[in-house]
Amino acid sequence: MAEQAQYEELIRQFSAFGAVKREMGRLLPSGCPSGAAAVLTILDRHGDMRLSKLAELLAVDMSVTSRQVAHVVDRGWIERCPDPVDKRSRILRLTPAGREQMDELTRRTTRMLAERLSDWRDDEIAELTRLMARLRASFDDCRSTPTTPTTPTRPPTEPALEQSTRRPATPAITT
Amino acid sequence: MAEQAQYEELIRQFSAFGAVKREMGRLLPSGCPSGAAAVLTILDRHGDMRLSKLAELLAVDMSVTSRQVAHVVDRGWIERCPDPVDKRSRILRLTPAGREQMDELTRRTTRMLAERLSDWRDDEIAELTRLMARLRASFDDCRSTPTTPTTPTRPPTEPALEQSTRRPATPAITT
DNA sequence: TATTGTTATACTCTATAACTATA
DNA sequence: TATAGTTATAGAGTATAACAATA
Repeated sequence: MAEQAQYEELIRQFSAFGAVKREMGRLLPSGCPSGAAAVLTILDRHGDMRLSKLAELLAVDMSVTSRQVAHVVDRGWIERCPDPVDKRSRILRLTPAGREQMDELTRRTTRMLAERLSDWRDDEIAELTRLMARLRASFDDCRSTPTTPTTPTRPPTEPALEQSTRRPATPAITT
Repeated sequence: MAEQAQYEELIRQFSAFGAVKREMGRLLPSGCPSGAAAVLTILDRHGDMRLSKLAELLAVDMSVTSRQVAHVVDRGWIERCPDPVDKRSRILRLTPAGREQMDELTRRTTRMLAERLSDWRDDEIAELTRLMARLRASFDDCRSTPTTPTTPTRPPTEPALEQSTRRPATPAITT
């Protein structure tokens, strides 16, 4: 159990992180705002899924996700396929153009990080990554939201926890 | 120098942090949106300053800060005092009511953190805090972006910018 | 009746540009 | 002329509520 002052200091860092987030947001390609980037990253990371699942992973209301998805569909980066088991919903899937866009996002963001964190050691970066993942998980666990199964067609390198009832700890890009 | 994959994973965690931020945002008192909270937090942390300095610390455009400050002034949480050495600018200062609001913010956020991070060890929280502070510093250092040719590159320990602003005790950028 | 998703409305955050007052 | 700040405008993120179609 930590001290009050320790929490206060951590909160200040949370607030300060907003500046980092804004810096990252400034290098997004035009036509691909942060919401679109987040959608692409989650689909790339976790595979095809329905809108409700995507909203859950983003931790935003479904109405928000609905409009963001519509935007990304307009750009041709994802497509909405019929859900064979539930005619109310559709399955969201990255298109080849969406993967290209995703690759461009990755190029830009990793280049910026490589520049900004050039004096960080590998293990420091790994530790920050680990702790932020755990942070997200700690916040995630307190939300109780039942979910329907999805079809993670492309579980990436990390040992993703790709079942349905609990949320994985790693979604999207920048913001 | 880190691997590409390591940067990619870190970026995913940055994005995932958006969910944490949104969760925290949901417990803000009504009438105190995140922008106002950020203004209060910085003034509480770094002491009185002028608008341009505040905008710099927030890493947003001065026009943004101007409106957020106006909002906070309307609520009576900060006041704008005349700057004795430059009639164009005013010095921003927390009012007693502002400190109370800041205390309420601290109460709410620390309570949430204590709840969510109940199974974290002290040293883990401290390490996350330290790494996030360093992250912010790493981004701060190279803020001479191509879009702002007029911006003088910030010297490591900011000098002559504060002669009119009654410099606070705390260094500007947390380290 | 409950759930999935969409749309309408409102509010906030953010940047750019035009403007003023002062330096 | 240059700088500090304000205001207008526009675009994006977000939540709530009302709604449609399906379960």
